[in-house]
Amino acid sequence: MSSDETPPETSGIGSTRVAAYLREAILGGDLRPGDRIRQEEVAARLGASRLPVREALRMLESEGLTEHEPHKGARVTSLTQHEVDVIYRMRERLEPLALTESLPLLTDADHEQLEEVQQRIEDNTDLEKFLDLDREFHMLTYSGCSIDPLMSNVTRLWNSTQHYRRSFVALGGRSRMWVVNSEHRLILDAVVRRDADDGERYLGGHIRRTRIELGRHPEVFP
Amino acid sequence: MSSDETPPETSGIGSTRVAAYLREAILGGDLRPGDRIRQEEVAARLGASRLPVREALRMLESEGLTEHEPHKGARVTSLTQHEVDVIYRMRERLEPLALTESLPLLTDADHEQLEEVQQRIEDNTDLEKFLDLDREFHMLTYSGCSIDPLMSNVTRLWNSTQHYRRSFVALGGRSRMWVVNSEHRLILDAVVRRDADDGERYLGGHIRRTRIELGRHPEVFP
DNA sequence: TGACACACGTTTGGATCCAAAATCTAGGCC
DNA sequence: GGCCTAGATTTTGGATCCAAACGTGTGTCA
Repeated sequence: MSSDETPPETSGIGSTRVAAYLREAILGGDLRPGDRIRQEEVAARLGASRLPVREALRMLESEGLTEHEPHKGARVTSLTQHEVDVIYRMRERLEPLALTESLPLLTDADHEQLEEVQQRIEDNTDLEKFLDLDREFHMLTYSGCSIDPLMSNVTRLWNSTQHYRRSFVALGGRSRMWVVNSEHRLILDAVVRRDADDGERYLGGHIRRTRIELGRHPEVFP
Repeated sequence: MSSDETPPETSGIGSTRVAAYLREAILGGDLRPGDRIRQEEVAARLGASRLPVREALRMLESEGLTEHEPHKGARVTSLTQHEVDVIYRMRERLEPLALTESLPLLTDADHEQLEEVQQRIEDNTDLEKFLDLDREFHMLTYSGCSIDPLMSNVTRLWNSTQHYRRSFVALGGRSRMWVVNSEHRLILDAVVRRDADDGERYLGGHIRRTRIELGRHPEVFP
């Protein structure tokens, strides 16, 4: 008979969907560095089996969001202050390269969209929204760069430091937001002028300053 | 005793072992860029089921050795000439950072080992052996750097370009090997003197020169 | 009372079976 | 004769079941 105890198949839950769910949870701050991720728990919550969860955890690992130890399970990536410092130094060197690769290929439409995102950043007051918009701004400036190894590297660096960036912005307050906006405006101007040298200069300075300010707040680290 | 016939399950065939096998095959040149990797084929060859193979492929993906497309399977990472060029530019920026992090922590024993490896490079005549020794030399200079996100990035960059490096060395011949050795000697000297500035200078130049020479050989790319 | 050892529960790793998607092949139609 | 379509085969994705490893808690012995 109908024997439909279990619905057809929901068209496959998909490890991609599980990965998206966990990625959102980690980047959104629901899962914090060092938190253990139990396969069965996630599987039950999403109504899937453990197998796509395992696949998803591997994907997240390659995105720098989780760490995996044999027979001990997966945890959200946790970093020391020194590690975050080095990651910012990596960003200082890599992202200007991505910008230089991207610059010549950005269209006028991209420039307009960048202008609009930056305006939204300046009008914004919400912390979580700032993290999203800031990421969107920078990624947009790199969107002309089609070199996958470079872009996935950059994404990894952003991913693994997202939590510390949130903590930092949360306590740093909006007092020095004008500095961020000035830097963004200078980067944006260099982008519109397609001036790679200036772009690298201001972008590098932007990341470097953030690294140094972050270094003054050891309290956000374990 | 001597009950080590073999069978004691070896504690499971292990996705780690499968990954090691495939890694060796790719870095050794048995699998070439663009080659498709069929799960069942590998599973059969190693006497395991397909599941650890799937896990292994995810690991390799996070190491930059394979690419994965849903429902289409895994392939050995294949790069265009421009992508390899950018990866070398990434190396020019990242590896000097790794060297600077590593330098202060290297011991006298490390210095002796470096000297010995470099001597083996100069005595060596075999192509495949050179690839291994060259990698060993550079990785040794970075071995004091314990920052995982940085070191796994560097490893990824080496992994994904290994095949093109082999092709390049194969046709470039040993005519300009003296340049490599001079650069290595200068890097080694800077390491022993613990001079990070000079180390970054010569290492950056070493990678840059290789990138430019590689750019003169479009025939190694598809 | 403290420390070591053993056993149990929990969690991850692996094997087999089944479903869905993609590729390949063959046949028909234009 | 070439191209498009439809079915068959191949290959990947997912679910369930079973085995192995880690962590913990308790019990016993010095």
